[in-house]
Amino acid sequence: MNRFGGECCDMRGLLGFLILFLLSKKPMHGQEIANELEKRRGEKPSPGTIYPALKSLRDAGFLSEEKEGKTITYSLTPRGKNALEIAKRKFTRTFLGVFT
Amino acid sequence: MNRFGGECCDMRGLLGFLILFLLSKKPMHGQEIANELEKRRGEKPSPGTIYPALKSLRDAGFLSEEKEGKTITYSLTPRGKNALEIAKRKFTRTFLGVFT
DNA sequence: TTATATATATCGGATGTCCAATACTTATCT
DNA sequence: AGATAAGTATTGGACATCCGATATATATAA
Repeated sequence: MNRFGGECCDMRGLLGFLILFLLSKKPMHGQEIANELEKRRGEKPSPGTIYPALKSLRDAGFLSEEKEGKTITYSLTPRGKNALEIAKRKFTRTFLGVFT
Repeated sequence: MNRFGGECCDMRGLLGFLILFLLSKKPMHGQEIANELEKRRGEKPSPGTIYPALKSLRDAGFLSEEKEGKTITYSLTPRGKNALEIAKRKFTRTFLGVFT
């Protein structure tokens, strides 16, 4: 079974981009992000997906954390906002015309 | 250097989707597709990227070929058009709001 | 015919994404 | 305190994507 087996095209590689985008609209903690991603993609990312992704984004200086009890709320840093804008431009140019 | 090193987020995984989309607008051969992708993404996919991708899409029944001299012009089959529509819907839902 | 250019094709492997399983932490019960 | 639940975290590895190098086919020029 090749890579276009059933349907076509996973959204692999854009998880970080989506997380930045979601956080730009509203600070959230990990589970909220996972739930929102489930609404959008149809599948809920596993803990082994979401938390390493958040860690990478934080290590890159794109996210700040605020711990409150057992939850950690993530927000975009200025660097994160900037990275999102750059990625958005690239994304828009790449997929120009895909939306009707 | 982690995966969000310089900028953020490659477009990995969406190559097949982009190819289907491009071919839905106009039948093209391999090099034309590669050039169009270069315009959009900024980087031209190498032969080792584009031709295996075309082969996979053809093997999945999404593309038909017409050979003319040294060039092969690809078009979408009905199955390819259908797959593109499905992928488009998923894509739109997933990235809802990214285009302001 | 030989040389050169363009298009297509394939193979091996580096790289990165993502998941399953598991464990740790904190809060809320009873 | 013990049990349960929810959020967070880590590790190991499967898997796919994509590229570099290389090879093959076709066309054109000298």
